[in-house]
Order: sequence, then C-alpha cells, then structure tokens
Amino acid sequence: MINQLEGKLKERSIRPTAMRLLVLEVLEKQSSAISLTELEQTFGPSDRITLYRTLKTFEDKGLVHSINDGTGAPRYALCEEGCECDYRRDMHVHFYCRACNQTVCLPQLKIPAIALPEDLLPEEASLVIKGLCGKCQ
Amino acid sequence: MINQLEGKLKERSIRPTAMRLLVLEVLEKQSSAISLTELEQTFGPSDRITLYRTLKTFEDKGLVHSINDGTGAPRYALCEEGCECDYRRDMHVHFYCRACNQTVCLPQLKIPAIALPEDLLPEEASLVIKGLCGKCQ
DNA sequence: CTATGGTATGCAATGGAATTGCATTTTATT
DNA sequence: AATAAAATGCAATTCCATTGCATACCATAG
Repeated sequence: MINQLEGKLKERSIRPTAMRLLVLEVLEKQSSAISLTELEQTFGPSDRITLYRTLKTFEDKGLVHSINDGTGAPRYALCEEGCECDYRRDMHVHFYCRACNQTVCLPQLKIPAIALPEDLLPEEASLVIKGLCGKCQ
Repeated sequence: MINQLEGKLKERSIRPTAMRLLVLEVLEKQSSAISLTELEQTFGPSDRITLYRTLKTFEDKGLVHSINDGTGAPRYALCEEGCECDYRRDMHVHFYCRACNQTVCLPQLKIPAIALPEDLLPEEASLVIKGLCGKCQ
C-alpha cells in the first residue's frame, strides 16, 4: 500500500517523504478536488506552508492538477492515468456545485476544440461548469 | 455622451452617480477585461472599496461580467448588447495572454454545449483559454 | 558507518486582495 | 426644502499566497 504510493512519487522524481505520502494518501481518498484549506483541516495540527509547497511540487511534477473554480482558492485533484495536463487537448471539464461547494473532475469529458481567431495561440484551457450536483438538487 | 452612459445605467436600475459614470466610461474604453487593481490605477487617487462595490453592483445588475482567468484577481468587462450572462448558452469564451496579462472577450465564440452526466444541473460555465496573443508571439 | 551536500520542513513574516461595519454624504422623492 | 434610502469613504478585519531563513532530514560518496 505504502509502496504503491511511494512508487507514484518516485515515478515522477518526487522524494517520497512522510509528509508527501500522507498528502498523497488524502488526495487518493477524495472524490472531488480539494483546496489547500480543506487539506489543512483533514490534517489537524500541521503546517499549512508545507502543505502548500507539497501541492505545488505535486503540480510541478504532474501528479496533481489545479482547478480555478471561481471560489478564489484553487483546488487540487490527482491527475488520472495518462493525464497530460500540459496540453490543451487533454484537459478535462470540471463541475462546481454552488450548494455544497464541491468541485469534481469529469475526466471523460474533454474540452472541445475551439476555432480561435488566427492570431491567438492557445496553450491550455479550462472549462468550469457551475450548477447543482445530484445531491443538492 | 454622458446621457448615453446615464441611460445604460438607468436601463438596469443602477443609480447614475458620478462615480459610476466615471467607471462606466473607463470600462467602455477597454479593449480587454480589467481587474479591480487596474481600474484603481487608471483613477489616480480614489477609493478602492467604492470601485469594488461599483463593479459588484454592475455585475449584479448585468452590466458587466467577471472572468476568472486564473491570475487570482477577477477581471471585469462590459457585457455586449444582448449578453445574457445568466445563461450558460450565452456565455462566451475568454482568452488570457500569459505574456501581456490581458484577458480578451471573444463574444462571437459561445461555449459549446457539454453532455454532462444526468445528475448534474448546469447553470453557468466559464471557458478560459490561455496562451499567447497576436502581439506577444 | 559516517560525513557531506542537497532537499524538505517549520516558523515567522510579508504582501495582495476581498470583504464588512459604520459614519457621512449624496440622491431621489414628497 | 425635508426626508428616507442608497452610495461613498474610511478603518479595520480576514483570508490566502508567497518568501526568507534556520533547522531537520535524506541519499550518496568515501
């Protein structure tokens, strides 16, 4: 179990420290994207800054991606198998429920290609749909 | 001229105060969406909070829409003729240039309909494409 | 096994921005 | 002109991201 987590980190040349393993474990359990503050709360007394940097490291290394759902605080979710968050065509749609404040990934839904004006060179894209999730209707 | 601006405000039952007319005038001149800080700077010495609340009022009344382009600070742009920012199908695409930091509206590009899972009820959507604009390539 | 250099962590502090309360001014209405 | 409602300006608070620096940890060479 721990070895599996360790593997995930090493794969992306992230040193598997205790903190990082814990954070990864929490992320694995989430069904929706989590903000830094939420992450901090699941940890009890711990250092917010370290969590912040841990998430940043994970993001840099392509382990998680961040979503800006309009709430002000970015949220983080593990990338799925083969997720290539660098390329626009691989980015998926996110859904934000305004009632329960949860942001879920919709990995099966890719962002459709948009015919941009010639002079604009796209690199990434983010599509967040806001509304009510099943539980909150 | 002023009367035209006044009309725009009254149309949406926004009291046409001096401050609001000035803000509206600035917004009309923008070719890209503007952040609160940028707005503040064009004003010289003035009260940030009032500008903040002015933008909020404009947004509530459907005069401007805000875009969260991932820079942390929301940006505001005037809605176009007939823009109905409340409905997903009328929301348009925004382009954010990572070099010059400008966010432009692409009113002619509507966000394509997405086939969401049954249980999700969409209300609005935001699609921000990030990359390089013509000037910055 | 231990010394060493690089990395991660924790604490303190900074900085930027949103947001609210409240007193005062301005506006619309009678 | 008098009044009530709304807008404004100031002060203060809160939240979050981000950085500097000293310490602790880890991997590797010797």
